[in-house]
Amino acid sequence: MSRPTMETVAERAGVSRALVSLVMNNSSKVSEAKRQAVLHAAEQLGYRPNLHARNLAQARTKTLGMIINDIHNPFFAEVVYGVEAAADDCGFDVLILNGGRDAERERRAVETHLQFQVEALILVGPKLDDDDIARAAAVVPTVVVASGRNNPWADTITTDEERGAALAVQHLVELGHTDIVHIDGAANISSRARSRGYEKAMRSLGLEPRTLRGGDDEADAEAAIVDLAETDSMPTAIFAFNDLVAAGALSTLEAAGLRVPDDVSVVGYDNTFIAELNHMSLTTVNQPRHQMGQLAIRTVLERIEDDRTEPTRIDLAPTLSVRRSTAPPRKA
Amino acid sequence: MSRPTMETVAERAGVSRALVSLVMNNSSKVSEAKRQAVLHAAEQLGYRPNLHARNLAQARTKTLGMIINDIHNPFFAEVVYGVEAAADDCGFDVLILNGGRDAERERRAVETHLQFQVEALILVGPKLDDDDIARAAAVVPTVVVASGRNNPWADTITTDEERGAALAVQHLVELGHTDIVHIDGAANISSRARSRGYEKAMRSLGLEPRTLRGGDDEADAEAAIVDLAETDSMPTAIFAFNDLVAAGALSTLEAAGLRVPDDVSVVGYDNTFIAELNHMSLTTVNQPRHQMGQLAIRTVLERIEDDRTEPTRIDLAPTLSVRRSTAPPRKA
DNA sequence: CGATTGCGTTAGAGCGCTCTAAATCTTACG
DNA sequence: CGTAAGATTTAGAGCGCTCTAACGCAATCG
Repeated sequence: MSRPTMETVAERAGVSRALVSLVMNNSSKVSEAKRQAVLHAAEQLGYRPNLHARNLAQARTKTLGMIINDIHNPFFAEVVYGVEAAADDCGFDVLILNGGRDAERERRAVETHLQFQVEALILVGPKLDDDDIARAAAVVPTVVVASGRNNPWADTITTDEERGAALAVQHLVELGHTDIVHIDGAANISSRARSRGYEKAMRSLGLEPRTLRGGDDEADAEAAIVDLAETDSMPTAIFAFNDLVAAGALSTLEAAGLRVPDDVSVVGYDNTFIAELNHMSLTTVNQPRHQMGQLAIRTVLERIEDDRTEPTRIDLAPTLSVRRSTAPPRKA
Repeated sequence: MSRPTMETVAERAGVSRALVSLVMNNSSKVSEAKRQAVLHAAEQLGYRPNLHARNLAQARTKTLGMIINDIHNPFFAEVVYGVEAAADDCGFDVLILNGGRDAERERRAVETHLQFQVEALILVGPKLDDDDIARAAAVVPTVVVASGRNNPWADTITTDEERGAALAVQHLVELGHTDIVHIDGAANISSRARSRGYEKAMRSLGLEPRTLRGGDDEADAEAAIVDLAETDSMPTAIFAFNDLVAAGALSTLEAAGLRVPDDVSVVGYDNTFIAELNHMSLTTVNQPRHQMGQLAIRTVLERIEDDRTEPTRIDLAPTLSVRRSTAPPRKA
């Protein structure tokens, strides 16, 4: 029942184990006759190389470990696709572990990856703190994607979230809005930068910022909106921490009898596919997720193959996807 | 630079390599003194066991391989959580590979997993054909989750999709609808069962089924709805292949000046989080995804540990999540 | 007090593969 | 025909770990 090994194949093909190894790694210095014999024997036996044995012998694994914040969140999927496309191109396998929005789980995932001797770690939106990341980065090249951190030990791929927020404000102001409220992301890691960007942009345009506490979830928007309605201080536009909060805003506004975008304009952040849904059609800030994934691979590869040692910081420019949730304010 | 091995730890702690091994597997027959010495040495050196070496020596990996159809699709995320929760409980690692909606990629993913010597394969909504699955199942216990297949070699965890469709029809009929159209999933794997369920349920209630070609995407709904509008044969209710198609229906109906649920009721399938969004609030058929994930683990475990050999078929009951996209038909 | 038991410890083989160095076989040339 | 050069092939060590069998030692017992 036990699986065939190189030894088995070698016997069957009437050659040495070493020759089988050469064939498996398609070395050029094998005669065509033997190569065929080996391939044929392997085929017949259903031989499959044992990666553990290979990795052990080679002392390298050609494997990268990726940990994503939350497999639920469609924002990360696109990053994964970018990573996979780039990794395929250079013959690396990518093992994915799910962080599940939980720092402790992520810590275990890092441990698992390290025990698997991955050659680099790609952390997508990690919950880990700087110490955890530094510890990992001390063992293996580590790149952090889409997380505001500025850890000196790891490489980072981010977008300029302050600028993203500014884009949103600018768009609304160009439409004619002056009364723009921001619902923030509470303790969420990117919240600070986005709020700061919003506030700076408002002030630089001579407008007064108003920031309300939100969260990262649809429900989190509700309280904020209800508050605005009750205090009779409804603005003409709302800039939400992310698309889900924006979606929450949409429903709550509707429930309060307000129309979007006629009465209130709404802008989200992340350009997840819910923003794209026709029924939502949310104007939102877009991050080049696919590209971020590709850059993550390129970055760790520079460490692995060209042994770069100084950290890389890549900060990409966000863009605005304008849809139907924004319009000029109603003339008063 | 190279990482410390057991040998290194053993020297440092003044014991044999074997003893270190015992400590690492926290065997009970090690004196407290030595255990401390070893742990201390390991700590100091930053020792981390090499899984490849261990797997090779043990001839087992305590690792499961999971392949998900598409990491984009939030439907699968919940299954993943179920799998992970159950796997954690019994000390298995789960390696995730992304199929990317592409049979060829999935085939490569299977190969990668097998080379990693995973002890079982969990295929979530696979694109692979029966032969591929049979080939994999011949090598390692394999369970297929959420895919209509009936492969005699693999275990399967499904929900009764005919019944799910019937639930939708029944709900609409109870509300008073008689003119109910189905927009199907075209070539999609589950499409057949859902359509069949719809048609059977309609007929058994004395109603005439009308099925239109759809797809698995928002855009795919549009053509069907436009067609209904143009031929002036708009029904009072629509049962869509999945939530995305339902979302597409929502937008297109709205664009045509029809209100949901006042003019037309809409039912989706899958209960993804977009159905939950307040702004969508889609009545939809729910599959117990988390439970499906857990059962997948239980099933393969029976093969691994209790070496069961006859295939298991688990077919769960779907339920209906009623929200605000359905209502009694307008009185004519 | 010698034999027995049992606990804690260790030597050493072996898991399946790669890789270096050396062996073998061809071919070609003086 | 001998031999050097080149092309193939192979022996064998070693990757880091586990596991079996055996060992040393102290406590126990008749």
